[in-house]
Amino acid sequence: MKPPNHRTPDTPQGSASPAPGHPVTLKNVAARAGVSVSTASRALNGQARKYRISPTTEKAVRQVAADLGFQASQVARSLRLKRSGLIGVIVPDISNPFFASIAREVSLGVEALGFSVLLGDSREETEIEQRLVDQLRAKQVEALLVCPVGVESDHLVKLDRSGLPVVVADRVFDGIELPSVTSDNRAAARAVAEVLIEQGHRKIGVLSGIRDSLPAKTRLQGLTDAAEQAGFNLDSSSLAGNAFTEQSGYDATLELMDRDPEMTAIFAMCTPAAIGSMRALAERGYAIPRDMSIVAFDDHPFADLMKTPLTVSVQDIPRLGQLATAVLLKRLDVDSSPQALPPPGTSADSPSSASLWKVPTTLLQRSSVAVPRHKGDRAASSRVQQTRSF
Amino acid sequence: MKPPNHRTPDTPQGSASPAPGHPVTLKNVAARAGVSVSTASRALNGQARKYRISPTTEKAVRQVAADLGFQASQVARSLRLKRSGLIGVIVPDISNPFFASIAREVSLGVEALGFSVLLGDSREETEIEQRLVDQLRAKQVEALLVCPVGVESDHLVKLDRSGLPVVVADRVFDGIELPSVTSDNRAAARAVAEVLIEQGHRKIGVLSGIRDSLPAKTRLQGLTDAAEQAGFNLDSSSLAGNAFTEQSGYDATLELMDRDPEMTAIFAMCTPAAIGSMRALAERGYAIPRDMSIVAFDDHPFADLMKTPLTVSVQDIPRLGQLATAVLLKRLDVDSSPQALPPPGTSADSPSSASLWKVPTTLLQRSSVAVPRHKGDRAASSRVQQTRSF
DNA sequence: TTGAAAGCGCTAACAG
DNA sequence: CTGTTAGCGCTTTCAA
Repeated sequence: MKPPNHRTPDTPQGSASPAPGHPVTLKNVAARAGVSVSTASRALNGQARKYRISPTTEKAVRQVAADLGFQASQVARSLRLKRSGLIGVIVPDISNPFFASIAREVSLGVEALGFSVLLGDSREETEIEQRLVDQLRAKQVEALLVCPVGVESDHLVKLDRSGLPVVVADRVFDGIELPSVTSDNRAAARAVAEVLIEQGHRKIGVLSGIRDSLPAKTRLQGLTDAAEQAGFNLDSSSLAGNAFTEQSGYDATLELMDRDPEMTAIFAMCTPAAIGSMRALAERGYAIPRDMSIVAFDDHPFADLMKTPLTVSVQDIPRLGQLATAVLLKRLDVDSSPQALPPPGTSADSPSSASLWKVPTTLLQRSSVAVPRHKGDRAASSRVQQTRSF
Repeated sequence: MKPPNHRTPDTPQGSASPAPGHPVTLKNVAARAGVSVSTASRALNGQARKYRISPTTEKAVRQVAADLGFQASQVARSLRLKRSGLIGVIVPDISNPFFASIAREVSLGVEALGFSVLLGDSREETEIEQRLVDQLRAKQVEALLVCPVGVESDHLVKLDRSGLPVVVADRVFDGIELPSVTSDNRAAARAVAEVLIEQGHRKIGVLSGIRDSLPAKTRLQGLTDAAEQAGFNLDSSSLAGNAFTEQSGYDATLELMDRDPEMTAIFAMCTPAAIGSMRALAERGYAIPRDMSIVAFDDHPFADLMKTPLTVSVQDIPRLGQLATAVLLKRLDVDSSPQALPPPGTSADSPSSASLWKVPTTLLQRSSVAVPRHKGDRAASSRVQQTRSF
């Protein structure tokens, strides 16, 4: 019943498919090539020279291997070599482009070296994170990159001490000895806070991410720095929210507006929170930046096409991921080609531990900031799309 | 030099960390518990009943295992059981939220069953996809979910035939026997095209994704359907672009505007292309929807906060991912608890192969469509935020 | 220049 | 109720 002119597509690669459920093993190859498994192994592992295997034999073995579509079982290999070629990556939410990008960089960075990435999604829960760590450990990952939920680090430290290299990114911890990479959140926060302050804002509401997480604390610190430098203090009641989510931003905004009707600006610790905030403001009939100014962190591809393009501090996510990968590989004693790993503590001013890498961020000024409302000045946002790096 | 009041944090979980580089093995546990490895193995694998192991022994073994922080090596286990507990997921770009969400669903769906996800990012290149497939195969994945680059399926089919279950999602292939899950692109395209047509648009430019990919072909088909039903034909010159990217959308838009100045609407096959298009239009001083209407596929969290909220057909991504996971698990003979796997071919009208699952999409009408420009009517977009499912 | 054999850590007959 | 034994597929001494 096949069409008359049907030509069997004779696999040009010459690699035949093994019989289902009967994977071709090194033994098969050896047998078919008429050599021992040891010789076959050596021939295929580029050890021909080392063991002075005759070129003829080597070729023969390689040929047979190709014909049979042989692929050495990495699990058998792992067992023998005690190297799994697996790297674990655990993030709070892989559908968040921030974490996805980090995972991507790791994947791209290690793939060429024969490693593969085992992915874990902790759903922002420390307990799940914990479980995933165990699961991946059992799978014999050789190293772990984790973007922790951010509140608890004991299990990670212990793991690292037990001999499994762990590096953390983004939600790093205070004064911990785990190698960490993060954005320079303090400088970033200070810079973005300054654009608010320069316009005259003093009553600034803060939409906080997870309170106990270092990024949240550090960003708050940066804001405080800026305020102090401008000669005023932040009202402690101007802080609300406790998650890096849209919902949190929405709720916190409403809460803050009720707490202090004088508030003229919002400092959102992440884009989702800023979005939630904008919804809340819209519901209350506030226009941005006329009635309320707002700044945030991070960007997304269409940010400039929004109704109110946000002024933000954007993290260099790929850099973050690449750096984390480099640190990881260095701990595995694999030399990462991209470029030499820079020394930790790129940013000078803070008491950076011996293993904290900080990557600079970029300030993107758009049009979500104007002078405080009581002046009613509509045309206040002067500098648009001006970029400054620091 | 340590602080005077430093108390050693005595690990309350009671699970000691193994000596670095000297992982605790089943043998250790057995020895310490005074039993043989087999007994230890059985006790720890819940086979106590089956082998009638005395509760005392079982408890003892479990206790020792806990004390030592024992974790069975999955690689040894895999070798013996011939089951790796690994599922491969290959996507064109994990930093794209669409694919990230799919990966997420797979990860969440299989994690509870003890499986882990091995991630591969093909960077939209078939060659890399190919290489990743090999790499993951060597790592003994038990099944593969791939969102293919979309142009070539031979290697996947061959792989599946060779006994490794493969399921493809999104960029499925025509008339192929691999289990596939995708959105009902034809119906989706028809619906979104109809909102254009109902407003009177006839000169519709198409921003195509990868031409050879089935989603692109199918969406074009849906548009053609709608046009035919309305009694006109699409000009073949109104198609441009060949990638699911912003750049492609930008270039294609410029190209189309030059080719046909009469064009009044744009049909973008993905959000990035639509965004690129909007940039191009902005550069040429076109206002949306006054001077040009536009519809697209897929949504993103802030879509409604854009300058011009797009009318789109949105895919049910989590559903897509869950369905794919269910299909995967079924092929592994694991019963996926969530819900029974529905029969394939959800959508009735097309000659669906025995293993194609189609999931319905939702039409989201926002304000990027108005009547064609020559009437100059500014207030034409009537129905906003109206939702229709089909 | 090549083979034989041991063993990575675990499970599953097959005995007791 | 428990132990002995034989591998899973591979790498690597050690011997020829």
